Amino acid sequence: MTGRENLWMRPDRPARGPRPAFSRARLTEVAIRIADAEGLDAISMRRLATEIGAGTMSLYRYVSSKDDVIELMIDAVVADYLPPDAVMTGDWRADLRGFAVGVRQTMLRHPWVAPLVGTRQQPSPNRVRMLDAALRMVDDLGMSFNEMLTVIGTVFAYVNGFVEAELAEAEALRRTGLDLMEWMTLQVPYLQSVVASGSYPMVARMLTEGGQDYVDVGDRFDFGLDRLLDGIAARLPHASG
Amino acid sequence: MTGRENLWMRPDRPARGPRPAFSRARLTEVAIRIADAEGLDAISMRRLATEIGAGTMSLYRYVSSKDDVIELMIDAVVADYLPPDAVMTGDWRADLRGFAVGVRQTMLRHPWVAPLVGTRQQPSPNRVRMLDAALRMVDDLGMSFNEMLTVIGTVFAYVNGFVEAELAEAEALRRTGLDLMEWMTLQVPYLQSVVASGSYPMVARMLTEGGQDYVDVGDRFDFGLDRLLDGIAARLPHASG
DNA sequence: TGAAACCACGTACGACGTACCCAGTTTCTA
DNA sequence: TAGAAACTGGGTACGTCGTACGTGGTTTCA
Repeated sequence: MTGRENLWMRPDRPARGPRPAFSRARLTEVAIRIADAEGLDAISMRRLATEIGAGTMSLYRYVSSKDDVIELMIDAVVADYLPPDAVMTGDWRADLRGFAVGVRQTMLRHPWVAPLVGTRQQPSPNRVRMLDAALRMVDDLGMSFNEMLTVIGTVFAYVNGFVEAELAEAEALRRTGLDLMEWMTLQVPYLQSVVASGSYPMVARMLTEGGQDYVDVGDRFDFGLDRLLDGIAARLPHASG
Repeated sequence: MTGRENLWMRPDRPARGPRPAFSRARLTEVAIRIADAEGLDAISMRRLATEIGAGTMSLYRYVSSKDDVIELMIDAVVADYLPPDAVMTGDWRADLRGFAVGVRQTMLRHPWVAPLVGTRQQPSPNRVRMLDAALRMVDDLGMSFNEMLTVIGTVFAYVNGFVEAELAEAEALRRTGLDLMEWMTLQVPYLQSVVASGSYPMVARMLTEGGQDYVDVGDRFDFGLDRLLDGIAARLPHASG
C-alpha cells in the first residue's frame, strides 16, 4: 500500500510473493471489536498489530494509513444499516422508515460510527449499496432525481444528528473515564448556579419538571422521523402510498 | 487548574498572586482563529502557546486539559447561533426557522464546530442560553414541557446532521491535503467500476443526471427544515401562529 | 515580615502515526 | 533450472502529541 490508489480498487490476492499472513477483513473485524468495547481512540496501529499478532508496520501492507482502517470500519458497519432480511414493501414511507430505524439501531450498536459517517462522505461499497437501496425506495413517486436525493439526504441528516446527540452523554462518560455519578456531581453545581441566576426560566423548568412525564428516547426518535415523513408526504407530486 | 472542578465555575481573577499574563478569552480567540483557518487538528497546546507568546505549560494555568480548550471554543461559537439583533416575533415557526438558519450559518463559518457540538452535550453558558431561547419559542403552544424538548431536539438534530454532511466533502479535502481535482481523480475510477457492475442503477443515474437540475445546498437545507416544521405544525394541540 | 497563594515555564515521559530499510519467500521468465 | 521480479513480515527511528512534575519568581494577606 504505497499511498495514492483508491482503497477499494485493490486485487484480493497479489500475483507474486508469499501469501499474506492475515487479511483486511481480519484487520477490520479486530478494529471494530476494539472500538465497540473501548471507543475509537483505543484504536492505534500498535494495538491493532499486537491484537492480530503481527508487527506494527506489517499493517501497512494491507492499508496505506490509519485513515484507511477507519474507512474499512465504517464500510463494514454500514453493511447492516439494512439487515439482510429487510424487505422492500413498495410502500415508500414504510420502507424509508424501516431504513431509518435500522440505521439508528446499527449506530447504537457501534457508538463510534455516527460521528464518523456524518463527516465522511467518501464512496465505499456498502455506502453505495445503501444509497442505491434508499433511492429505490422513493423512485416512481413523481419526483425529479435531485428531489429524490434531497429527500434521502434529509432523512439521513435527521437520523445522524439524532443518534449523535443520543450517544453524546455516554461518550462524555467514556471520554472522561468518569461514571455517571461523578459526572453528575461535576455538572449539577453549575446548573444550579445557572438556575439561581434567574435568567433562564425554561432551563430551570427543565431541571424541575424535566423528569416528570419522561419520554423514551426511541419515542423521541420516532416522533421526529414521523413528523419529517409527514411533511415530505404532504409535498409529494401525487399521493402514492 | 488542577483537574476536577467544573470549567465554568472559576473566579475571573484570583485573590492572590501576580496578575495572569493572558486570559481564557484570549486563549479561546486564538484557538478559534487557528481552527477556522487550518482545521481542528492544527490545534495543539504547543502551537497555541507559541501563538499566544507563552510557554506550553503555562496554558495549564488557565485550562485543565486540551479538552477544556475545546469546550471553550464550542461555547464561544455557540454564542452567535442567534445573532445579537435577532428578534423573537412571537410566531413560533418563523422564530424556530430563523434559529435553525442562524445555527447553520454559524456552523459554516466555523467548519469544525458541527461535529463537536453534535457529540458533546455538556452544559455551558451559551449552550444554556441558546436552549432557553429555543424553548421559549415553542412555549404556550399547548405542549407539555417534554414535548417542547422533543421538538427542539428534533430540529437541532436535523440541522446538525445536515450541516455535518454539507461540510463533509470540504473536510475530506482538508484532511487529505488534496485539492478537488486530485480527489476526484481518486474517486472517479472506483465509481465508474461501481456503475459498470450494473448492480446499482440509481447510483448510476446519480452520476449521469445528478448534475442536471442542480439544487442549491441552501435550498436543500430549507426543504428539509420546512418539511420538518410542516410535520410539527400539523401535530400542534391548537393552531397558534 | 513571613507565609501563603498564585504565576511562568523548562524538562521529561510515554504514546502516537509512519518513513525507511532489509531479509526472507514465492512465482514468473529465460 | 537459475535468477530476476514482486511480493512478504517487521525492526528501527523520527517527529509530534498531551501533560505530570518541579523550580523559582511575584503578589497579597495575616
